Amino acid sequence: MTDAVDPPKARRPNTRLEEVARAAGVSKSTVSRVINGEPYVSSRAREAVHQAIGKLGYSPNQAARTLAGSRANCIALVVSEQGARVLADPFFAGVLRGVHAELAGKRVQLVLMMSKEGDEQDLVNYLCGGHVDGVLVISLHGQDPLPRTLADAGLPTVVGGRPLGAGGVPYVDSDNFNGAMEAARYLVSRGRKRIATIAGPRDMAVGMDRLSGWKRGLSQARLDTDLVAYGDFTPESGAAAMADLLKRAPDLDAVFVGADIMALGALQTLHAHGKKVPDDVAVVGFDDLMIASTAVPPLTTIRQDVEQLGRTMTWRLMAELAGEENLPPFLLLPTAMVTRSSA
Amino acid sequence: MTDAVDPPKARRPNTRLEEVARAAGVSKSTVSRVINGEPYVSSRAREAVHQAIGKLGYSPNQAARTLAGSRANCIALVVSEQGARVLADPFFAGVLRGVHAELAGKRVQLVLMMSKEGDEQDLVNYLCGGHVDGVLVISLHGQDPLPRTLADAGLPTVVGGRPLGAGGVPYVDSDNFNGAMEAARYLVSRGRKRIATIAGPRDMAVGMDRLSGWKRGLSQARLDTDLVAYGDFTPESGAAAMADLLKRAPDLDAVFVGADIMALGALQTLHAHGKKVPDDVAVVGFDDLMIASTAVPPLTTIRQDVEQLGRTMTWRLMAELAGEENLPPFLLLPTAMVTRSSA
DNA sequence: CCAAAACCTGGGAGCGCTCCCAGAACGTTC
DNA sequence: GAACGTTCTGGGAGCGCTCCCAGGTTTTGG
Repeated sequence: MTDAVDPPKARRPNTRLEEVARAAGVSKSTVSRVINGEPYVSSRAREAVHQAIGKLGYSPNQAARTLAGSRANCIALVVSEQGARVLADPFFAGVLRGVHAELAGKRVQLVLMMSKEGDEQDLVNYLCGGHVDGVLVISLHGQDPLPRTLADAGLPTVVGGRPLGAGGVPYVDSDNFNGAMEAARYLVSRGRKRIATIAGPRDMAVGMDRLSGWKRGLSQARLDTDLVAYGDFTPESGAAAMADLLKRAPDLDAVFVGADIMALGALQTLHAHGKKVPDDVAVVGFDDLMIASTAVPPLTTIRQDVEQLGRTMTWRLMAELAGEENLPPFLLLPTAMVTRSSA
Repeated sequence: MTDAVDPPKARRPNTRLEEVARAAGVSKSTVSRVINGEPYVSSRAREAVHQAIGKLGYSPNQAARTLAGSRANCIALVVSEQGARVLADPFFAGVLRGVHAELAGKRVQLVLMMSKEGDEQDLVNYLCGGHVDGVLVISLHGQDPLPRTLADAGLPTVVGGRPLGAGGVPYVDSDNFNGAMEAARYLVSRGRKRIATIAGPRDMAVGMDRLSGWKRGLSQARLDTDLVAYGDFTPESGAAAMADLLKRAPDLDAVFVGADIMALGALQTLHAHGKKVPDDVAVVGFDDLMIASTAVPPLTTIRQDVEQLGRTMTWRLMAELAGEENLPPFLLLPTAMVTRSSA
């Protein structure tokens, strides 16, 4: 004795491909072909399907596509949380904007993941679990093995910022070396003789590359490269490093700070020590954050295009996913000097 | 005449639930129950499954879960791109961090979407297409109908920042009104008499709420509330607004700027006009960005906890998804005055 | 001591799509 | 006009999971 018709199963939230097929008077297969832009579909059928899709407001179910097909139509952006904090917000937001801009129009979703302490294995499991087609990694600290692990697992991976411990994994970075060298040369050209630097942390390539560039710029001019202090990409660390430098060399007349955010702190310290910028001490930063132009005095700096970095990483990854061959193993984006009044 | 066995179908990237079941000596159903933390599983079976999962490095296929089950285990964070630019990076990055922190441990993915001009329909289709369980929306401008549309479609939605055109959609916001009022009262208590304000854009609630709070604070002290200028959350607009105010009231002795980022510009203008801060003109900002403390002079400001905003939005959404009843329709987060030297 | 309730377990039908295969409707060529 | 492409089309078998159902095993209670 069965009851009458059963309404409980009334869960039909969305249009399905089959309904589109019926509305267009074709088969599921044909609709699928149209959606995926495959050839071998008559223009008549194609037209009918497009009409039906429009009328029904159909949006294909990603989960089903992923399950049935082989790709997830989805890439991950992985940020080491610690790194996100250290490298400061604007960097991250800029990259994100670039990634998104490059993804526009492509039917690819972006999922965001932050690696947490102790969570690494879960992260790797998830990423390698076929849930994403590729991975973008940024804010690497030290010898983080993540990119290597992912690449070894056969997952297309692109790193933002030269990774220290992941030889062979493709990366995109700003040309920190040449940017820093340009800054150093500029200071030399303005007649500065005793030029210091505040570098980023020793376990990040971005810090080391800018330091190397500064060294090269100075040594080409036969100047000493002994005035090096280190910070961690915070204003406070910049202030402390500046104080240290001033103590070691009260006669310094210029400083290249490897990040605008630290330059802000350095500027405060100089001010507190009664040093006029740029008359007594010239200051050049790096990054060209929005705040560089509103610093007092407005900061001369090396601009890096962070949004472009995000775009380029994404382009590189998508190209690899599209099966392109002979892609460059790494890409360096040019920097540009922005002259304001601090140097 | 068929060929011998066919190896072409050799795509077996990951462990499947069934293999775990076999390894643990139980059925698929039981493994599924363990994974989903359901009751009615013997501890012996549970143990065996956990062991098998650990040994095989199994990670469930999200696509399949989504397809078979009813939820996507995934929420979207939608940012209006224009808004992201205007409200400036730190806001966005902070919210994101909060969202992520709150999601930690929950098996929920975050997909990021930026609404682009003309893309709205696609966005709505996608979001309502069952690909996500809920939506977080931030950076709303004007009367954006998006939250209303989503909510009407039955999709759980939480807005960050009071939405102007979406009555009834739950939201979380900093208590801009009271924060601004506190700023105004503080200036009054310091003996300032001619107090101006630089407000945010008229089509954003955050701008209007801070303006209202400032007005209330002044009118309670029976002071004039006529010195209002508007900016758009950029340093340049802050500088221009300050210049305008100075022209209209050369005797003004205090200004409440509705965003630190604009305060930076205002500070520049005041400096250029030879006004000493805080002696001639006291300045109070809003937000307490990292740069507030490195401004010259360091900025007195109203702190809002942006990360907490992200956390709270996420908590509210997850609570709704968990079926909790009688949730508050909106939540206001307290602000705090941070006294530095600009006022 | 036996019925009812509370626990556990496995089987199997889909979820909505893609992709393979077989075949129809056309030419085109010898 | 038979034999062959080439273009188009539909049918249907899964993808890996969840969830319902049916049944088995224990515990409880009168």
